[in-house]
Amino acid sequence: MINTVSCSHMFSGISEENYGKMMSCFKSSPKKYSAGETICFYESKKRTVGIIETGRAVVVKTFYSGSQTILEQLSEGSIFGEVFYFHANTDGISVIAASNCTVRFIDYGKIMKSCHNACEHHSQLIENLFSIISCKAAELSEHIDVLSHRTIREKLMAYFQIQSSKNNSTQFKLPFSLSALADYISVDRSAMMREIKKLKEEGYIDIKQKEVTLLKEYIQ
Amino acid sequence: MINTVSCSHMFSGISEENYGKMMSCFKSSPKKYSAGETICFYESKKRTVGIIETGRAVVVKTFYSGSQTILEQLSEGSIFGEVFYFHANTDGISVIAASNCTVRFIDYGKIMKSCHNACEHHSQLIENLFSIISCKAAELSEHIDVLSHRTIREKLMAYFQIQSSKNNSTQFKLPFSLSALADYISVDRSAMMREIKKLKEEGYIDIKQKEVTLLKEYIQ
DNA sequence: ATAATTCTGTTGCATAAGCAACAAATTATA
DNA sequence: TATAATTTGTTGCTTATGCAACAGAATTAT
Repeated sequence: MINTVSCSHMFSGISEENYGKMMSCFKSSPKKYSAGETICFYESKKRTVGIIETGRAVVVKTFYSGSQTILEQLSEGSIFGEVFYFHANTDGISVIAASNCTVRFIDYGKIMKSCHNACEHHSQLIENLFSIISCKAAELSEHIDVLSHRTIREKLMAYFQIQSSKNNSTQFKLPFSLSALADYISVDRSAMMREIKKLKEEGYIDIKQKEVTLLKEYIQ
Repeated sequence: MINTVSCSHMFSGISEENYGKMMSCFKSSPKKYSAGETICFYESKKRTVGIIETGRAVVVKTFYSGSQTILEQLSEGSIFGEVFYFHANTDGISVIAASNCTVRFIDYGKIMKSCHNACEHHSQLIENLFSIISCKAAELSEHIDVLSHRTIREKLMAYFQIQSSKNNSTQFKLPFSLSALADYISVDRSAMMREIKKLKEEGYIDIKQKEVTLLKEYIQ
């Protein structure tokens, strides 16, 4: 399941000039990685924040079996690090460069402590970090709202209603494939397809490709 | 479902003297409420943090039907506010005094901005806030881990395994009733009871009252 | 353009899980 | 202590859902 940090940018509201100042204050210099290279492994105690300055990368979980899942897709401006990953065990999680990229690492403690050089931007940075974490938490909360319904039908409708209200419209586009949706709502894909078919037949929804339309009020 | 802010204290590491200094810096004075009184209603845009200095309170969701659920139990040192509640809609959520209590309100923005008087404690405060939010997010994440299993059996075992590893023991005490557990893992209580019985019979677990023991490795 | 891979759509079958309804045990409250 | 309220334990019935297995569409890679 992909869990993007889409909500806000860590350095929004901070000029490029001040960004540079802060980086020298944080004593952080960019590092280069070529496509396919491992940027880092997650360790539970580590307290650094990574920032993708250029290029793309992925956060990957590798299972004992050797199979892998992409947990997150990172692009320019994305941040990563164990502090943003709230699971207890970070075993087998690593960040891999998807293209040639430059990455900065900042000590988490340094972000928390105020610095004298750029204090006014610093508080902006902290506010941004809060909104990123809060946003992640909101996404988790939303996911729970969907998962805590008992039936596939209810999970689907809960998900659709959230998307609809986010879009301020009864019509919206699914952000991922139907297979991924089944994964997100944690149900068997074929059973989900069956339920979608029923919902269509009963006139609750219309769905072609990834375009969904809610047709009538669903009373749970 | 009760969602306690148990992880860390907002003012841990800050002396009582400095706490007072900060409060005057925040221009926050304590307000008194008597048992049963409504302390506040949640509004999505509001950006204040509440702190229970003395007494107890509850965060309650009131449905259109008039029925209520306790979302959180607050005691001395607990904090509350819409910034710690990650759901989209805050409709019908209010904080009610469970006993006579004194409460402080702090503007969220003031916490973010650094102040000159007590800067060194301020960064401690911010770090504490981060750990509170991260901890909440971790709880949500844990909940998703449980809910994303397909069967009642798998959900139960996932939950038990988390509790076991938190306790560093195959034996642990459930933090809530079996009914509440059914609620937490979002399944029918009677079906859950049936599954617990089976798990007992098959020798996976032992459970009397709220004491659970994991007896053999469960291979999911 | 062709091959390979992933995604979509469908079905039969077995059973897990929801629902309702009840009694007994436990805990809370007056 | 008596009474109320909640929690636990159980069962029959029905059906929703997981699983396996398949074929065709749509992507993506070569």
